[in-house]
Amino acid sequence: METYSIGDLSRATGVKATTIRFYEAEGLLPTASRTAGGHRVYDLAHLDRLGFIRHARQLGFGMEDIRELLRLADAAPEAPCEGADAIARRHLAAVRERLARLRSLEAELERMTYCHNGRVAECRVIEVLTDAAHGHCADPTHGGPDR
Amino acid sequence: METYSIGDLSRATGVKATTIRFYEAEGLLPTASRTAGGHRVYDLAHLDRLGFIRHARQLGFGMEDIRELLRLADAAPEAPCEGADAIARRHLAAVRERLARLRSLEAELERMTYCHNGRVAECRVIEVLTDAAHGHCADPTHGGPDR
DNA sequence: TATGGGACTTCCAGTGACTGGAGGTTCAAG
DNA sequence: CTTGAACCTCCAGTCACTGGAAGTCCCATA
Repeated sequence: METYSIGDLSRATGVKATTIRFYEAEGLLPTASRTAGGHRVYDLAHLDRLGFIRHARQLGFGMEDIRELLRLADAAPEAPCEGADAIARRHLAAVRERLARLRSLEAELERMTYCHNGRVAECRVIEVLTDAAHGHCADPTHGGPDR
Repeated sequence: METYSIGDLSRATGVKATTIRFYEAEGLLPTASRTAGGHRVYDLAHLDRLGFIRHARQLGFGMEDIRELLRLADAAPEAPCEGADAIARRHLAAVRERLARLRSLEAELERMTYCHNGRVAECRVIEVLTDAAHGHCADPTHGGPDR
């Protein structure tokens, strides 16, 4: 059976070796077997699972969600998959919320960057920020937790 | 002159007392004077500055950017404000990048949540994630650093 | 078989922007 | 004067890694 070092796995998936070790410590990847000297040894199953994790992360799922998705993926194929669906829907809703906030941020930032080569006295950027102290901000949409 | 406790400031701005202390420790807010017993005492200038910081945070500026914006806001009114403009433009560009990534995430999440009440064997969510291990993901847009 | 150097190991601290808790002190109303 | 809410400091935890230090292993070449 073909085996891989942590470096092979890293090059194959684009996930750094430190991050792979981190995933193992967090229980997302099963513990690898070791050489006599203590180096980690992986196989195809690890490669697939790491790909799964990487893609889920790219889609913005948190580690708790990924843990759950992995549990579901490992479950019997006839098991119902409402769980996975629910996680994805919940995440989609969160993404849409962030989109809405970001769009409103974009609009306000566009408005404030009309200041060109002015002086601080007439700077829109400083002005908008300063006036906020007195509650002149029209759009409260971007008030939630960001990023 | 009217003075405020940290609680007054917190209620007035919606910023938690712990966060206000944190801003002081980070140098965003000037150190408050104290009562004989050691409680912080604020004035209007603090209130304004905290409003400035809060709004900048809501707009997604990082603390380093805010430090710079505060420096600029405190500068002589005749000083040029290219700096503030540059920060805002840079941030706008970052926001637009995040928007693009989020839109592509939204699209892929939409595609994968078509799975309703199926079984794991035919679950789109699990499937999409699993296949990613073999590189079948069409859209690489959401590969960058997210959130 | 020896050696050199790149890949690997563990452990720990740092990131950003807070948040929460423990354990103790101060303030202001009654 | 008493009570209890608000305040104080210090420290650890959050999330998903990342980087460094100090040491060990593996393997290709000589």
